[in-house]
Amino acid sequence: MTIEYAILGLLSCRSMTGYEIKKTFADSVVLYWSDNNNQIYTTLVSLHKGELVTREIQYQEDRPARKIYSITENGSLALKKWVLSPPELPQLKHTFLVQLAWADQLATEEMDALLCKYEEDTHMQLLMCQAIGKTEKTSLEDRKHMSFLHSDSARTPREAFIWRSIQDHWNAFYENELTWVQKLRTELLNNWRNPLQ
Amino acid sequence: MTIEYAILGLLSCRSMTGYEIKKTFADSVVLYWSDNNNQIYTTLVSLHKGELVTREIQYQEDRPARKIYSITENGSLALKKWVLSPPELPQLKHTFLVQLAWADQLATEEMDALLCKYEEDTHMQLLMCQAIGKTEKTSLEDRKHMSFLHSDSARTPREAFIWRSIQDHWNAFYENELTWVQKLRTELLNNWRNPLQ
DNA sequence: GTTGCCATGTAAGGTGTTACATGATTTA
DNA sequence: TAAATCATGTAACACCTTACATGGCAAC
Repeated sequence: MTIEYAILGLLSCRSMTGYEIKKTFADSVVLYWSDNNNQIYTTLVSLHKGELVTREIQYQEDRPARKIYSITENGSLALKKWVLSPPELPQLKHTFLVQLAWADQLATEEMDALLCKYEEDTHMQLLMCQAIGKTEKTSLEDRKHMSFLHSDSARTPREAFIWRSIQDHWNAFYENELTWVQKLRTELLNNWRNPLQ
Repeated sequence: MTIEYAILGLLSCRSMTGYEIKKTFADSVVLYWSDNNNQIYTTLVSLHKGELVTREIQYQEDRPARKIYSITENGSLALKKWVLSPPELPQLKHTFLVQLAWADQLATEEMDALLCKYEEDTHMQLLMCQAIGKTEKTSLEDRKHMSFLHSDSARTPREAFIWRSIQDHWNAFYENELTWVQKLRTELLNNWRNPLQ
């Protein structure tokens, strides 16, 4: 369970409610899990049971109570232990490549239409990624949620450096996708423009 | 369910037993699912129920019977329909990046040890990937299983081109990881060699 | 007046992994 | 003697996603 540690990490920066954590995940390209990830609520309950976090309930008028979670000493230790555990290789689930693998039954024009759509989507994603990286020195108000893992809000210069590197990684990943698909498209159209050759 | 279509795709090349499909997945970097993926047996049953594949049972002495699956016309149509469906963006589950995000509590030397391990693992993966790409013109006997999605065994020159592109993509992906981690290591050691600066 | 924000959660389903079970034959 | 290969499968678990439910307030 990785999301467990992602949450612990966020809480190691500051205390947050479940809703805030959810927002942070949803807004973050880096820590992205799912648009509507309610798994975090159950995870918070189990973290609380395991005494890795404490919770303070803040009652409000006309709104549901906010439950503010904070990391405990046990939680910090568990996080540190996990951070030191041997790294896993990244898992890339690239459905589109599998689709492409069986695409020879299509006309070159049909294939290119798919590739074109993929290029657009990837380009959008890259722009979003770059936009987040460039938000330095903008009004702090504008980025309440995405302040996390943004190098401006890092606690030490070394942490800022790490977070920038992670940001770079995601940029490089999408740039890589983009150049790959662009090269593929030009080669495909150059060599197989007429269907069935 | 993607594995459904990955299986249909394999069967569109030639009839295979569950065991052969499993082997192909395990040996393939491109279609990799899991070392011990028994999900395929249940998937084959459901494909059979849906009449997308037929099965022929071949009894043997001293061994369990082989069940040879073949794609049906319905299966081919379903595959083609899926191939034409709008592409999904790749999903990268990069646990190590999350780990790194909270690694500022470590000494620079500890961080570098993690990065070094990651670099080695990535390098190994890249070498494996490149080895598969370079097996052209080797004896066909040596690569019974991995013959799939290898450009030599493609059915048309355009398919060979597609499969080569997919191979290129995976090479580029791991190369990208490698250069990223190498750059990160040198910068880290240059700027933060002494713990806590 | 409908969308979006705040704020929590439950329940069901989808998908993938791991462990286990069987059992003969070949290879190191 | 231990392991790997052939060949199938079940069961349990882990993890993630989707849909649903609540309900008032603010903004467009």
